[in-house]
Amino acid sequence: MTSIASSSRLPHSAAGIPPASDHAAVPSVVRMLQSHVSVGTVHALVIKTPPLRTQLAYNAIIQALVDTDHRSSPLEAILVYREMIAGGLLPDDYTLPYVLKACACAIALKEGEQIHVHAIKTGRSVSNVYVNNTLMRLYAVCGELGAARRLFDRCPQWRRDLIAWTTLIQGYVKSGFPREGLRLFFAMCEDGPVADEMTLAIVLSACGRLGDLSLGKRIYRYMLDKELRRDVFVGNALVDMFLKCRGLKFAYRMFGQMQVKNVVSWNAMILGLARQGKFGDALKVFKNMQSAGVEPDDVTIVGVLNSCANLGLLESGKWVHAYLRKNKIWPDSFIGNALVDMYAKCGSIDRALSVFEGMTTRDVYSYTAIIVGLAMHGEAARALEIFDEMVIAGVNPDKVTFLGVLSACSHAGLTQEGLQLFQEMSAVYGVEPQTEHYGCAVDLLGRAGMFAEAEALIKAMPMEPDYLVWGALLGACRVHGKVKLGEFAMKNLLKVDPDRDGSAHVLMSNIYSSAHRWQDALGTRKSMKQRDVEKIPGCSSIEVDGQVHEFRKGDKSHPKRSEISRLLDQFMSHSRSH
DNA sequence: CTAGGGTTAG
Repeated sequence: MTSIASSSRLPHSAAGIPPASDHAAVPSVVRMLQSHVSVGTVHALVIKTPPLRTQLAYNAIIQALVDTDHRSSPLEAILVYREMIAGGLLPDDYTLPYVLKACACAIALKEGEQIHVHAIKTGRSVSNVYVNNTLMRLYAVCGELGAARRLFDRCPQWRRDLIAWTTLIQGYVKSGFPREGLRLFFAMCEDGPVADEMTLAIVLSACGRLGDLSLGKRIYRYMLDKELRRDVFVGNALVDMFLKCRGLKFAYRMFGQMQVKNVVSWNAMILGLARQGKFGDALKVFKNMQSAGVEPDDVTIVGVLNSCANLGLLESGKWVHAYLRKNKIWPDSFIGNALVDMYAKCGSIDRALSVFEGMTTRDVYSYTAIIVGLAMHGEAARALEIFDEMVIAGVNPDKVTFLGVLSACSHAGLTQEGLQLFQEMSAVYGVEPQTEHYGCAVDLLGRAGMFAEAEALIKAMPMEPDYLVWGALLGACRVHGKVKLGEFAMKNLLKVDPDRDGSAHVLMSNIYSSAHRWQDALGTRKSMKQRDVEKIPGCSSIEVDGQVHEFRKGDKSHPKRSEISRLLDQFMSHSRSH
């Protein structure tokens, strides 16, 4: 961030004196900006033509720098504002909202605070609702909700308009306090302005974030009641909300009822279905989207790749990759990470690596995707190598990264490396271990036969051990045939998570069998049968010519199962003989 | 001439 502290002071000489404006010059500046002349050119012209250097001309330039949708350059707008101040001109009622919006876009809190001071000095911070509301937005997007709240509370009630309410509500919702945003919304319904479609869209997204279906329905009824228009934003918000609240039926209905759909509408469906694990349905929606002639954007691509990854659809994933190449979309950030994940999950770790290596910018998600991928493919050494590269590159690992390296270590039997990483994760990287990480550590210790250490670690956990931790211990007992400790682990597992007794009982009966305690093994199996515990059957799938073939343990439905089974037997005996 | 809207991962 460029420092602008040097020019934070308002020119004393100009204070209180209205800026001189050249009324003839202003329209020409505005006209140039409206035509094809670039903002930079106009700005340069204004700088070297003193008669054009007016406050109104600066307003036009700053506005143009903030407004130009996708090519907006908020930092430049801030610099031009500074230049204006340095040149002895004072901001007016219009300058401040423009430049504050720029600060909000750039998340430039320090600069915004200085402009807040300008607003106070020129007496516009409370008297002008535009200034007050843009200040609120600035503080809200910078995470300073307390400051935004103070501006709201200090604003006289008759001046607290719908935009002030909406800005603050949105601030809470987007900062991760949807409950507080909704509380404010209901307060507004009590004694505030009437909500409009924009407020509604924000409030619906709050319901989605909470995953509260009944609350979402309540807002939906509010919408019908107040006869708010179901524009494309509201429609998209409704679809997204119902999907996040697991109201699939409602989401489909809302989507179907939408007169106008845009790419966001389709994305909301694709990503929402994928989030619910309905990957096949997500891809169906994507096919419909293509039939409807709507161009996918990068959000669509991420949703589609994610669905391919989870279905193991390598061929479809490759098709998406080819599509990206054809459209010259370079796989960076979101898309690149999704590609890496897709290739890794579809078993093509080589392609995952080559996409990863081709990326020019890599964030924590990129590194984690490839590390987890390598861990899944049993390439622990390579995973640890990339972990080191990540640290050298200055990218801080997070909890998922550690889950990747720890599981890589435990599968490869790298006990010391794993335990050291477990130690370092909070001490060096400031990532507090969660129960999953303790589960990995217990797994590492248990596999190495260090049961006393494993038990001590569980006792020392700052939180309640969950099924993952007890499951790890139970699994280690299975490997080492520790009956007593296994019984202890299972008892605790059933206590913290009675629903997961299926796999626990299977493990336990295996422990009994390996200790030749057939009666106990049989007893465990019997009690499973009695309580109707179901084993989740093993499952795998493969894609051939775009068709997915699923195989479940004990499943006899595949038309070519006998041929497949015979081939598999041949493979197995062949590989055993080597 | 000014302020507030929906979808993004491991």
